[in-house]
Amino acid sequence: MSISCAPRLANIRLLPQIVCARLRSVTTKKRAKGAARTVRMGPKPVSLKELAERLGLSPATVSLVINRSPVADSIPQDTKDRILAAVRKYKYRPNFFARSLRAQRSFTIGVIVPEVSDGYSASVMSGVEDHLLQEGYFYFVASHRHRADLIDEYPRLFLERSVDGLIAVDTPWTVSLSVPVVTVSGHNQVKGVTNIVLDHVRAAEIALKHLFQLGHREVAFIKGQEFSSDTEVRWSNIEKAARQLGLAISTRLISQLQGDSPSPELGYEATRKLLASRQRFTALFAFNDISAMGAIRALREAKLRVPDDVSVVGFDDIQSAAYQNPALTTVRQPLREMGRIAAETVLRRIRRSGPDSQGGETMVEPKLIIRETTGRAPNRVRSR
Amino acid sequence: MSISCAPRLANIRLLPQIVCARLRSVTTKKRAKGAARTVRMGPKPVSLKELAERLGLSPATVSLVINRSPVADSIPQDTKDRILAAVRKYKYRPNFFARSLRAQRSFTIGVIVPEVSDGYSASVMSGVEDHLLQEGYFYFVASHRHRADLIDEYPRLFLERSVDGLIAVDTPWTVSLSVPVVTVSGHNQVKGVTNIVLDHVRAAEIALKHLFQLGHREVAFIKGQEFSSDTEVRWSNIEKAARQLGLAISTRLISQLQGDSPSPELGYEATRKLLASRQRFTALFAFNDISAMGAIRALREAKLRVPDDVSVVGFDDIQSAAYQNPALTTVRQPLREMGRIAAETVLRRIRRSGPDSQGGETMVEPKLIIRETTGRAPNRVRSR
DNA sequence: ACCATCTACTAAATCGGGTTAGTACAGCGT
DNA sequence: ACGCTGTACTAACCCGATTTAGTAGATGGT
Repeated sequence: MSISCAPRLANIRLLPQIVCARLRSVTTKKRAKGAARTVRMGPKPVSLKELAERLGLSPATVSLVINRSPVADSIPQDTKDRILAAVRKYKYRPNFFARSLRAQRSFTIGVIVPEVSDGYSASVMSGVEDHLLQEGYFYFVASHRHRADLIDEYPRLFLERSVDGLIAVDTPWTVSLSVPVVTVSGHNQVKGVTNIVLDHVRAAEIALKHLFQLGHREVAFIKGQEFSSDTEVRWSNIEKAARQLGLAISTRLISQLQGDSPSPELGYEATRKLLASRQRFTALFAFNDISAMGAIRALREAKLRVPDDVSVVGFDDIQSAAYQNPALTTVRQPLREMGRIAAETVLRRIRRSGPDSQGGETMVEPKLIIRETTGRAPNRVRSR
Repeated sequence: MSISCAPRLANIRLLPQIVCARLRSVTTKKRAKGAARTVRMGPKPVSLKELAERLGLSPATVSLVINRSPVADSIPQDTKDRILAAVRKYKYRPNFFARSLRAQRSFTIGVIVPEVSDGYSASVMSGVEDHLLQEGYFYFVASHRHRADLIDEYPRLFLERSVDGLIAVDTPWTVSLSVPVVTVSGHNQVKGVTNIVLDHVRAAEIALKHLFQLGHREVAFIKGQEFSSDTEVRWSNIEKAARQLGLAISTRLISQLQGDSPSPELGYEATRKLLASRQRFTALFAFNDISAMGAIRALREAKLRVPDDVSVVGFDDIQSAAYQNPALTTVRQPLREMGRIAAETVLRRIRRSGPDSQGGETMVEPKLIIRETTGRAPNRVRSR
């Protein structure tokens, strides 16, 4: 039991002859348009016992050889070859549950996100998936939609399924579990939890500096909802960066997203409030890209041109940010990379699993993506 | 073995006292900002054997009672209560692998999509997840990114993990498997595969009719890539609908998406080609919303206003379609609903698993969402 | 001739739960 | 006193793979 299972699985994964099992009788027709290649599944997955029987050996021997156990060193190459040949011939694939049951490992990670169909989560998942599948892991996904009960229950359900680790994306995380947990944009210090976070100091800095250098002195802000794990850090760093630049923040120019919809509607509403305050502003720093889109719509309706009258900066750089008209200037979080790092981190922690569960934090750098929604501040003369 | 496992799992899922297992020692502090609730995991999941031992009963008895087996009818209520009480007390949860190993069921579905982070797939997944989790199933996701080898391999990997069924989203599907397969927007007739598809006849009809009624007679088209499972049906139905309306389609006004990027870039390029043909058109029907976005950008660059000079209709109604400026008129596919139907269908087929593997097709209705990118055709006088 | 050492395997236990075919005993009728 | 019917359980096997502790038999050294 001292040898971890991973290398073995890896071995098997790397042996193409073992990997490509199960498909039988591949009748490739000329592949007429829309006509199916007829591929049928063999009705019988061979078990280790059956395989051994056909070979006139015991299951133990076969298992030892297949898994390249050091105990099998004494077995002559001849026999090994016979076994390997049979494996290929009968397309033997070890039963996953039996194996997991024995090894107490599932090679599965649980991923919990606010909502799969949200661009932010989806981008992170994309990175997570990249790395996990490559390493022979699969993952479960569950969307909690900000329901506290689900945020509680899903990790439990995951554990019940014996996931080897857990990744929580943009989800407030407060519990220590018996398996490694990695959060993406989680900001709580919890034992056994590693947080992958953006360098928010820098993020606030580059965004505000950009606006400042364009001459903006009256900047409005949209804060995130209370439940978003990023709201607090982003805001406190904006305040800090503003102070350093000598940029005054008017309390009347601070709005906040209300509600749980993943649509720009919220940003639209928040911006309407800003406009209703009748206090002039020449730039708007939104909580994220989605709300920035809503903001732009509200501004347009108020007959304000973007960026001529008001510059808008988003946050995240989700895919559709670039597709906007005008294309959105935004602070890019390398979401996909963060997902990848999260995946790497869980796997690393799973592998050298031990009491090294200190948790910790990994920081990634933001990047200002200047597109078309920011421009020079308009002349002070013009009034609204 | 005659009784399926599902009701039992359902039972367990419905018993809150059993569901909320594993979390121990919940020390809820006043929940100071950012301070973690200290929740620790119990180090010891109790096994059936241990539980039985504590009760002075055999594992068999306990198992029978917990699973409400008819064999347990003869066991006095008294004993049953004792067992159930112990289950709660020790927070017993059956080991998932052991159970799956025995039952040959995993309560897991494999979902294969072109790319998780793509809005189309994500919306479908959202619906899939809704239903699956509700029914006590989990799902694996894998993105093939249009690589033929992965489209081949992932289903295999899924089967290796003993998924009970498989959902393929916007993925050409040609094989029969030993488990139920449901596709979303798959158009091949394959034995054992159920396709959930949009009523494409109607979709083409409502879109073209809309344009026709607005006075458009010169309509350009962007076809999808070869690899997309929808390209063919959409196009053939457009041709049909055009014929019925008496709308001539100029071959010079047909462009096609090239390449595999999930960005509007492709639509942009396709539209540039359209423009380069120098043939006038007053409306453009894009293959999907993403390409419509790129198209709008290209049109703008060519100094054409949308919708004043050229109307644009997208397809899918992905989330960001509504957020565009101007908001995109598009043919809505009820993607989330399609996902949900797909999930319902796999589960139904899993449950009455038998040789009813006829496959078949379920159709859902499209809906024209008229927003801001379509308007009356400009006067013929104006020339370009 | 005898023990030590290798070689080439295998029996049996284990992971944790589900299931079938019984068993042991009580009570009842005759 | 004998069988019969229930009641209240349990032994033992099963799922499929992994792993430990061995066991036969051959070879070698002295």
